[in-house]
This record gives sequence, C-alpha cells and structure tokens, in this order.
Amino acid sequence: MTRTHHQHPRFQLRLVSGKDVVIGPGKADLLDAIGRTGSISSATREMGLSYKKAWQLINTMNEHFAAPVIATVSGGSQRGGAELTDFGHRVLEQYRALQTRLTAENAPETQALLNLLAPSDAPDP
Amino acid sequence: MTRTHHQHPRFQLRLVSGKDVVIGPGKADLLDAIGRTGSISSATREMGLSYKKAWQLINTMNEHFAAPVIATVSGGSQRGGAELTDFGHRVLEQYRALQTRLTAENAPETQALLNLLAPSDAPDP
DNA sequence: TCCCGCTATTTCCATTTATACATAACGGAA
DNA sequence: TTCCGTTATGTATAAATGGAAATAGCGGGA
Repeated sequence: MTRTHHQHPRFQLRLVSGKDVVIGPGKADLLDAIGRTGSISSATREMGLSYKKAWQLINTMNEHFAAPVIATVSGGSQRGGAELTDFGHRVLEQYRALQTRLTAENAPETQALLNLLAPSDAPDP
Repeated sequence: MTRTHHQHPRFQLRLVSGKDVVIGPGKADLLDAIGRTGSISSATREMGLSYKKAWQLINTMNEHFAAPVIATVSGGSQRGGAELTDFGHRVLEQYRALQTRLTAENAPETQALLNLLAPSDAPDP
C-alpha cells in the first residue's frame, strides 16, 4: 500500500516512558482503525503496515497503560477479531483531546512557530 | 558515551512537515548545546552523537525554516565554530514556550492521560 | 610556511528496524 | 472432521538508520 504522507506542517504529540513511545500519532491511528474495522489484520491492511508491527505497537501500549487497550478473540463464528476496551476508548479519547487542544486557536505559540517556517512549507495558505 | 534515558513519563512535541521532523526534543537540545558551547563539534561531544548526525539535523531545520538557525565559521583565530542566529534563538524560544505550555498545569488533559499509565510507570510519585 | 580545531562531506560498516513468510492454535459452522 | 480468517509467534531477509573514519578546505597565529 502507498504510504499516506500528510503534506501540511503539523504538530505531533507523544507520550514517552523510558525508551518506549507509550502513545503517539501512529498508535492512536492504529487504535482508531482497529475500533472501526473490528480486527488487527484489517486495520493493518488499511494502514499498510505488517501485522507483527501492529501487534508490537499494541503490546507496548498494554505494557505501559494500567489496562489492555484492546480485547482480542481467536476463532469462533466471526473467525476472531479485536475491539477497543472501554479503557482503550478512554486512552484514545484523552489523546485526541490533548491533540486537539494543542492545535487549537487558544495556543498562540503554535502559530508563532508555524510562522517561522519557510514559505514552501505553507504555514497557512 | 552512555545514552541518557529520562525515566519518568513525559510528553514530547514535534513539528513535522512531509516526512521530516522540523523540530523536536532532540533538535531543540542540539540548538541549545551549540548556543552554549559555541560549536557543532563540542555540542556533539557533550550530547554523544556524531558530527554527521548533528549536521544533518541542523540541515533539516535550515531546509524547513525561513532562515538558517545557526551561523558557522571555518578557520580563523578561534579555529572556527558555530552560534545560533537571532532567528535560531527565536525558533528555540518559541519551541520551549510551546513545550512549557503543554506540560503546564493549564493542561488538565495531560494529567488525565498520565493517570491512565500503569503504576510501574510512576505518573506522579 | 606550517599548524590547529573546526566545518563540510564522503565512504564503509555495524546496528537497528521493518517486512515477508511460515507456523500453530483457536472455535464455531458446514 | 474439515474449513475459515483471525490471533500470536518465530525466523530469515531486506531496508533504513547511525556511527566511525577518512579527506579537504578554512584562516588567523606562530
């Protein structure tokens, strides 16, 4: 799958602990995709990353958060799948809220830094 | 040099454009070190990264910002060196301001997410 | 003129990271 | 019992990243 590259300059937020990224843009998108598609596999196909990588990302989140972010099922009539736990929903919700707040207009420092970019990086056009 | 690993969970901020990180924690620290030490070389020795890597980080910043963040000198009585440009100082200042604002108490969403971490990740002790 | 430490750049190599592929288990349905 | 697509995991390979080392140029001082 072709890599989807956002073009405009943007701020990204990461929660880091030790050497691990607990959650960031990629993991948040993965959680979102799993929630929407109902399985890790379908989420990886949609996002264009390997199942193993996705599993590792999820595993890292589960290692650092107080509870698992997704619940998985093997076999059965639905052939298995995965869904966000209530806890996982809260994690994603809080991350998005923080992300939104950062990019919001009530952060004048955001614009101040964007205005220092070269014109080719199209701060606001 | 041994890698210095901050232990406590923390938020990191990045300004990204296309596939490049315009500025983030590492580049900000590099600018700071160059400003303090007076050369790229001494900054790399202090931080424990290669000159090549540092130069690449600086080059990426210069490619995306509207003006160079450092000014370099080759040869001369001082044997050459580097210093932050006025523009570079502004970039670093604005980044630090944004970073500070993010971690500040006026971001309750920050604590909300930290509180979802496992006890072993020591949210506040 | 030579010397010095720095900038700037290239080449080569080690490390890290990610992918591709293979495999086993799962459990309901046919 | 066989079949299915998924979870979960290991192994081997490819790609990306980073470092070490070499090289050239700089320009003022000795």
